[in-house]
Amino acid sequence: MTKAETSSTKLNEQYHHGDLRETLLKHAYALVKENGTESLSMRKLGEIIGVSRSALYHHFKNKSDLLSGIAEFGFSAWQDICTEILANETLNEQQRLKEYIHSYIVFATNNAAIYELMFGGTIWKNQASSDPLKQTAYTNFQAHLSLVKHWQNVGLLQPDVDSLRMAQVTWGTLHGICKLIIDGVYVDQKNIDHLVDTIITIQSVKS
Amino acid sequence: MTKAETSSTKLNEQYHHGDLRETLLKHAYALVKENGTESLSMRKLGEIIGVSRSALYHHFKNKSDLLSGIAEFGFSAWQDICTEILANETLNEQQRLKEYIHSYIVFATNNAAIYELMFGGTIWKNQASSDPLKQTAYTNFQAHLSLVKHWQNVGLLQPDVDSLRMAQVTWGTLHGICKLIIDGVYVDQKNIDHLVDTIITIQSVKS
DNA sequence: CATAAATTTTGACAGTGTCAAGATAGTTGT
DNA sequence: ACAACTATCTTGACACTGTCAAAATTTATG
Repeated sequence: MTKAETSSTKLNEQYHHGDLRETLLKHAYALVKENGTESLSMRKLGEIIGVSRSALYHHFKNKSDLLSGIAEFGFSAWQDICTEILANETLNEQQRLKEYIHSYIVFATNNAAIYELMFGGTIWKNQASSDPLKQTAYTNFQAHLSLVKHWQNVGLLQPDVDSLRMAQVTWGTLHGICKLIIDGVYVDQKNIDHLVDTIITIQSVKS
Repeated sequence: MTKAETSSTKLNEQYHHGDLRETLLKHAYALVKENGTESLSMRKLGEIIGVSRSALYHHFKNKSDLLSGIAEFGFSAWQDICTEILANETLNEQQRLKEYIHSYIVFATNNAAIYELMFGGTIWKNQASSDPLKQTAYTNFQAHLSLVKHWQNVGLLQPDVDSLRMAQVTWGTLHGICKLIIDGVYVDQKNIDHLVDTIITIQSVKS
């Protein structure tokens, strides 16, 4: 993001912007990441880019639609991290499990506002964000489910538990801890390493 | 301060309402519970009760302050459920653990908007809601921690895990699953019973 | 080149939270 | 009982917000 963004910060004097949709998404993503979803307003976003307030509505049905776009960005960012972990041949299965959990929490807490968008009611309750986002998210969950099955097979996670339920509970654990950290409830970000160890101790097969 | 109150909860035509603060809280709580936090507006709330928009600001510093009040209501409601479970002598420890988990999820999903207020960033990030609410919440967490310790002692939960971390992870699990259900992500409310069993299977001591 | 389509702008509407200044009621001191 | 004071409530106003309709402008298409 330290690129020649200064050029896009400048107002574009042309009537037709060219790739307004992409520009909007990029700026909106950055703004949300830095200042939170609350601080994002359609009007201000248009102003920053140098375009009228209601020009946005030709590229996004409404604000919720824009937020969905941001969330999709977030999903693909997480997916990239995920595939990198899985492709890392220097890790054994135990290390990979630990890395997975650790990376999830770090990603969520370092991109708090984006993460809130990805899994918050703002988008999921609104059926406006129906098809593409939910599809992406579902694929994401399927990947998690596959991993759970795999770790059950290799003996890291308890095999005598229905994989779907186990996937829901393990995801829920990660999700809950992340939300508690993000919202500042009970849990401090400093203890991530301890928390990762505790999660693994609790959920792993005892030997 | 305690005036002769009109017995009717109907709109009071007097200039001085009498117990406006309490009335506001009650109505606000009901409105949030039924229609969600989003739908609550200071102006509309005043209108419903039959009082001017800015009369509210003599009883609540701002909207966030009002929401904090609602959240506190929620905490005490949960605490009531909690003490009832603990006082129930007909349950053995295993049943009590199961009942605790089950009640938590049911409470959260049946009072989704209130629950979101209790543990959402809306209140916790805003230092405006500093003292009384966070105190209540902290007491709540201490109670959970005590329970965890107890169940570790009686052999239901793994004793070889630091109690504080275990409390954070178990609470995180409950919190995360509730949030996923509430926001409609991956998890369906119909499977609560299965989920409770799965949670217990995963987190309990294997025999 | 004319006509259609895509894109952007201005104007407007109905909301929102919040505050300052004034109005009204209840309380207290003498 | 009367004045002074305080708590409470109302009206007016400000600066925001999301969103739409109608008009203006540029690009694409026949």
